[in-house]
Amino acid sequence: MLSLSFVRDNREIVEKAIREKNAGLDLDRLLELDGEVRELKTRIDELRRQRNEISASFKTADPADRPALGAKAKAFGAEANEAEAALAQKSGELEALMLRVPNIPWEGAPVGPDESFNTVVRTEGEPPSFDFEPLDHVALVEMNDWADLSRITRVAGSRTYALKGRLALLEQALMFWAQQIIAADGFTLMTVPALARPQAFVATGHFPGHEEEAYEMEKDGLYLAGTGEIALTSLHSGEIFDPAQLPILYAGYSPCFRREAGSAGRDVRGLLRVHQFYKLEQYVICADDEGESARWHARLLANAERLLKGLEIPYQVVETSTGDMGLGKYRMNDIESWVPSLGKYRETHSCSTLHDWQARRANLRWRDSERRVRFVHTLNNTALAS
RNA sequence: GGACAGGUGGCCGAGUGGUUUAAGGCAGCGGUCUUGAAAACCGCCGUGGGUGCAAGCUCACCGUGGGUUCGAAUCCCACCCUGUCCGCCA
Repeated sequence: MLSLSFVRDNREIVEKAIREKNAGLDLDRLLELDGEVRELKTRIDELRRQRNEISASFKTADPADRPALGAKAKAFGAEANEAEAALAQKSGELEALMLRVPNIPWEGAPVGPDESFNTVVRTEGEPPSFDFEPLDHVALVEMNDWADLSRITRVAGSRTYALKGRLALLEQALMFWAQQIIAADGFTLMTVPALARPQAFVATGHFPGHEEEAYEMEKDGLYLAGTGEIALTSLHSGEIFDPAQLPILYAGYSPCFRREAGSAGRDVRGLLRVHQFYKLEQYVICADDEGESARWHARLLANAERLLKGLEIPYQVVETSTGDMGLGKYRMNDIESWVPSLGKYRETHSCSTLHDWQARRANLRWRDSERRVRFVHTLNNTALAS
């Protein structure tokens, strides 16, 4: 979310962001509502002031005058409540639009509506060449009995899997290895729930807009998160940090659940696009300084690259286009890892700087050296996903 | 699932209908004193919105959302969360 006053005062910039991010948002309507809401607020304030004034004089008033005073105050109150109902409706509408206002993207991001406009920043490692046709992971897994990919779908449906034996151990080993490396870099390891209230999804920017991608726990009103970012973003909601508390570095480990609605037919076999997996997520809360969050962005990216180099997996770093990066993001660098059987790179990491866009939604603030309250910056990047 | 007790500012804690944004204490900030520090003393110490060039004026906020009332932290209802006990349990 951007600040309303910023939207009001920087119409052209916001319009450009809406265009470049393909957000399809009626900014005229938003600004019109803003005007109406402010007008209503001013009126309500004035009515309440008058009511409060009468109430304050009530006790000292001549008892004979009290019924008349009460009636008068009540009339002001009733009028205020009437306006309040109109305000609730208008500001609800305004809020809904505000939640869809995109962040202003980094000026270095390639401009374009989709991933075909992404650019490769650099390539690391040499894709291996073989004098045979490399098997894909499904073939390898079946050949070695490293997973049950078929029986388990009768239990849990498509895009589910059960790892077996050495592959199950390998998953644990890789995750523990990554946790140790990221923790040694100063990140606090935290195991976080996948379950979260809808508000937590609003805070990250996943809602409104991507409800179809999350599993909903109908009885409890909870959703299953597709990333630890959901829990970590709302963990400190409402807090005002002291400068000494920042930056906050978390390594969140959690199961991740994704419905993969709209992915029909893609990667249906195997372990690539599954409904449940595990992920270690790097997460940063820092002061709202562009230079500082840029440095953390680089650090999160470097950490992910360190892990891939440790695994000797060739990869490329991609600068994500405005249309592909998502509404809330200022900058996003995907890392795509080499898949020998496909002969191409596939996305395995996504490093994002959100500036204060999520912080405003989650109400994450800090007090600067001049005691001014400001929103923080948030960033996240995959460390390792199973 | 049942029963009870609670949720007040960074923290502790008072407040059960009327200048209460909220006593008191702790922590923090500024100052006096001191060679320096401590102690003591004095002062300052919430967030958001509207309006205004500004000083300011004003509205809202005591878990959340409704309600009663001229007036709600205080009374009523629902929900959320915490604690304790019972029941159930992979």
